[in-house]
Amino acid sequence: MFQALADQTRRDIVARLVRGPASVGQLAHPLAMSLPAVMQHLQVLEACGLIRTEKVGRVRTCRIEPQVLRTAEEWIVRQRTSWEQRLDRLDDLLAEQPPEHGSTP
Amino acid sequence: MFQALADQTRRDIVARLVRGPASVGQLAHPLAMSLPAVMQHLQVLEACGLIRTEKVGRVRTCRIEPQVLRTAEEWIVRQRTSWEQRLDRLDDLLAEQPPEHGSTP
DNA sequence: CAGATAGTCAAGTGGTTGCTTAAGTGTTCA
DNA sequence: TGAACACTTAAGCAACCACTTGACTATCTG
Repeated sequence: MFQALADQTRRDIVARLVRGPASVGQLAHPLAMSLPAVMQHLQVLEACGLIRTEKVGRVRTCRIEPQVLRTAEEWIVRQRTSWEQRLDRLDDLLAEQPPEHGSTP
Repeated sequence: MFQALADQTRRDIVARLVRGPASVGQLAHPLAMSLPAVMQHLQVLEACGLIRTEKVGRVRTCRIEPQVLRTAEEWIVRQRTSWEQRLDRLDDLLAEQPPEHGSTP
């Protein structure tokens, strides 16, 4: 999942799809690489559930699936907040216990 | 930066450091891999600013640097919210303009 | 000082990734 | 029907990644 977002091209695709669904060709057009390459990126994104694709006639339409974006977000928030909570606990400890020997002279 | 978080071992290290600073050895201990391997992960994490390390005597202490964690979080939030805003605008359009020909029968 | 400790450097390796080209497959339209 | 279109599949390749081992450098401890 972070693996999928690790690639700049894939992040560009996500950023594009956030503004609305698009076909494979539309996604490929600004991307300076061959169509099969784009397809492979789309497969990675779909495999981890970041996007959903559906083929109608000969055109495959891709749209974003924001729940998985939340999963990644939540992991980061969890790390950040537990770091902040640790700092809070440290503050409390330092406030309760006055310095005992010259650590803050 | 997402590249750095793409690796499970590196996420484990971040999750460990969030609970407080640790030495290279302490980080390596639960990790089923050689010390140099851990060092390489730490270099990746430090290169993208996710952690900061400092050597005192013969032990190097690593601590987390949560600002960069925020950067990643912000990118995700930006994508998610602009997707939600697009949905809102769509809702508005659909509410204003009554269906004209059989799209919602 | 000698030995143990904690980490570092360098080189190499096997597997994965991100691309490419070439040759299909199924759809649409004149 | 047949040519154009929008992908899709497969094979191959160069670069990168996560590791390893082995040798090395400081730093502490007895």
